[in-house]
Amino acid sequence: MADPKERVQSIIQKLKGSGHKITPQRLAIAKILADSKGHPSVEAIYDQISGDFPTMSLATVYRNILLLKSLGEVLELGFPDGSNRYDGNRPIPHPHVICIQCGKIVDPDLESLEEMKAEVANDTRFTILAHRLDFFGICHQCQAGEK
Amino acid sequence: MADPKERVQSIIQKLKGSGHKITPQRLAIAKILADSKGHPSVEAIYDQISGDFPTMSLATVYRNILLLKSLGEVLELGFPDGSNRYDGNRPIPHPHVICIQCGKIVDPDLESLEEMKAEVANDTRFTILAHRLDFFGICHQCQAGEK
DNA sequence: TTTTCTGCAAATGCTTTGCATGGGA
DNA sequence: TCCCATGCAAAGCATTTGCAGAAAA
Repeated sequence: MADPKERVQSIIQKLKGSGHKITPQRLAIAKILADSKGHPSVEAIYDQISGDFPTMSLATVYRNILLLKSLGEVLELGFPDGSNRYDGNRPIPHPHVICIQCGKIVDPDLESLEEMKAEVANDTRFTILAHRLDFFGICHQCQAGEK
Repeated sequence: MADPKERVQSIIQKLKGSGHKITPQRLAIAKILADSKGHPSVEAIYDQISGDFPTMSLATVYRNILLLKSLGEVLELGFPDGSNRYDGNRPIPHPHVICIQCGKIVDPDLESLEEMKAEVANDTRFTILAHRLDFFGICHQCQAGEK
């Protein structure tokens, strides 16, 4: 996991470099994403910031996530039921393990994905540009007790 | 790829066995899904059937897909932008290769996924129940010409 | 001072749902 | 005949957009 502080700096650089202003709301969003504790949802980000910025709008969260995505500083984990989650700590595609009970999302260590990509490219004659790999299951805590 | 005719039969059996009626609309949807040419979207299914059933409703397509999903006869490939696709030919989770230009979806041959699943389970202490693996890229036709 | 950003509310677009009618078995 | 299924329209929801005022730089 990358150092959250460094990630925030990197994001700020990208923003400035592309002619964007650093507003307090934007910075707050960037900080949460750089940390990406548990891969937050839009709601989670919004709720967390609402304490400091009572007038904060959901639209602002959406707009900034969109911006950071376009700058390649945030990875979107989109789900069809609208429960999207975000990772600004490791913005490059990587596998995720998702607890279908408590919603926790964990990054596993996996090596063999690159060779798999090569195999697929060779097999299908596609030029592979990106990928998405999710495992769904029950985490250890949820198996143990109701918590 | 499974034989579409056998798949239709299998789906019909599941429907009857669970006390559901075989209506013309339902049968038409089942046939298209059993074939799953290019992994159709709801719209694609709807459009294809509209010719034979001018009064066909989108709601009916949605309701039947929901039903077939609950019976385990259809695999849903959900995308956050609402461009969901369906596979009633191979309803068990398997990798997909998606052309981001023309939308084509192909099933590659991949073996190493099972061991990867075991690795993840061991690594994270999750009980893995399902997975989703998509590769995104440009297909051979789209690379060649505009088509 | 200029240009971008924010907040609010209205608009979107896919999917689901309520209800009355219609059609399998 | 008895229910389940369909069609239509309205409702839901996450996300996007238009606009006017606020605030970076």
